[in-house]
Amino acid sequence: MHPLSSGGYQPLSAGYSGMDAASPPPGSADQAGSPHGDPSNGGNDGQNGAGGGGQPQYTDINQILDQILNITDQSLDEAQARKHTLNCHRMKSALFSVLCEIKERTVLSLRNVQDDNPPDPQLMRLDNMLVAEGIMGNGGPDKSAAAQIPGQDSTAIEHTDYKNKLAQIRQIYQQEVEKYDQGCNEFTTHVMNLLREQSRTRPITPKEIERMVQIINKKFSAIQIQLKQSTCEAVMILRSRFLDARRKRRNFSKKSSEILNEYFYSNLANPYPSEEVKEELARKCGITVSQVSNWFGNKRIRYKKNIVKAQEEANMYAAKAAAAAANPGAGSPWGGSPFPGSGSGAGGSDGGGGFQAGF
DNA sequence: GCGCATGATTGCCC
DNA sequence: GGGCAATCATGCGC
Repeated sequence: MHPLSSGGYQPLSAGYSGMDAASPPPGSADQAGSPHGDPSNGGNDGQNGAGGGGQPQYTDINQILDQILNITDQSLDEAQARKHTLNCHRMKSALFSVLCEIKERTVLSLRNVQDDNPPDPQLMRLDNMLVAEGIMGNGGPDKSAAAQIPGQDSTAIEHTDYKNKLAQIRQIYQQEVEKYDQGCNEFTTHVMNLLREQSRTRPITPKEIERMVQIINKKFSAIQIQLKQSTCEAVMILRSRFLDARRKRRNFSKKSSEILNEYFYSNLANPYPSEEVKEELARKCGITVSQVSNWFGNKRIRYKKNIVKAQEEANMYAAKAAAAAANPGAGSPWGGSPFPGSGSGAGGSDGGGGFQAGF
């Protein structure tokens, strides 16, 4: 038994009579003898007796609801015909609005009430990364990290290779996004059309259709997150392959090594360049301050470990510094120590510095 | 291919 | 946070 036929919604049918074009008007002479008045037709008796002096006003409602409920039991043609009849029925809009109202009050309306979804932080992170890598957004490959390969000595071949691979990832991502958008739009349109069609016979409001579209979008957004995650992973792998400094270690140029060594041996008593000096050295050598720090760290340890060889090297640089001092303007720049906070000047191989005294 | 040189990383200490 | 020591990973000459 459908809910309305149980008399639970009596106000709906109060005052209505004559359910279809064939039904006789209320109060007509035929009413008492019409099929709608048949006591065997459930729901009429007992429910209607109180109103209108026993007029069978509820029978038509019950009948139309039964028709709706049983419509699926019929053949397609019959169902279509019945649907058309129901659609044209003058009570259709009233019945529709009442059913919508009931539906709104039930749990169906409570689903997905959180309409205003806050932006997903995970999605935001992925978006940020993809934008930074030039995969997403307006930034072309030139704006991507490909232009930020650390180290001045990265070869042009590697650079191009990296850019090409990144461009491939970008292309695949965009193709997939296009497919995703297309699929999402097609599916949404399909569901919307289906719901609009069904709303002719089912209590489906435009608001509900809109809600359904939101649900679909939410489901598709999960797929989009997966796609973005996979793309981010691909970019990370690419970066680790091409940009991992350890993998792509390059010896500093001879000139850079000389600049660093000259400073080191010129300040052997205190081979701890200040931050300013490190910056200056980095600039002169075309490397980063971190690389300068690494270099000095390694140099100090290896100097201590191999003092004999280090002394030879120290002597060589001391001679260089001496020559530079004799011929100003053509030698070691550290003889005059233009660096603020630099050490003792031309320390050379004297070995008397605080650094050497430590071992 | 091997061994050494060398730049980078890691863990620890101060 | 900077420095040290050990270690890793790669470059390079032989």
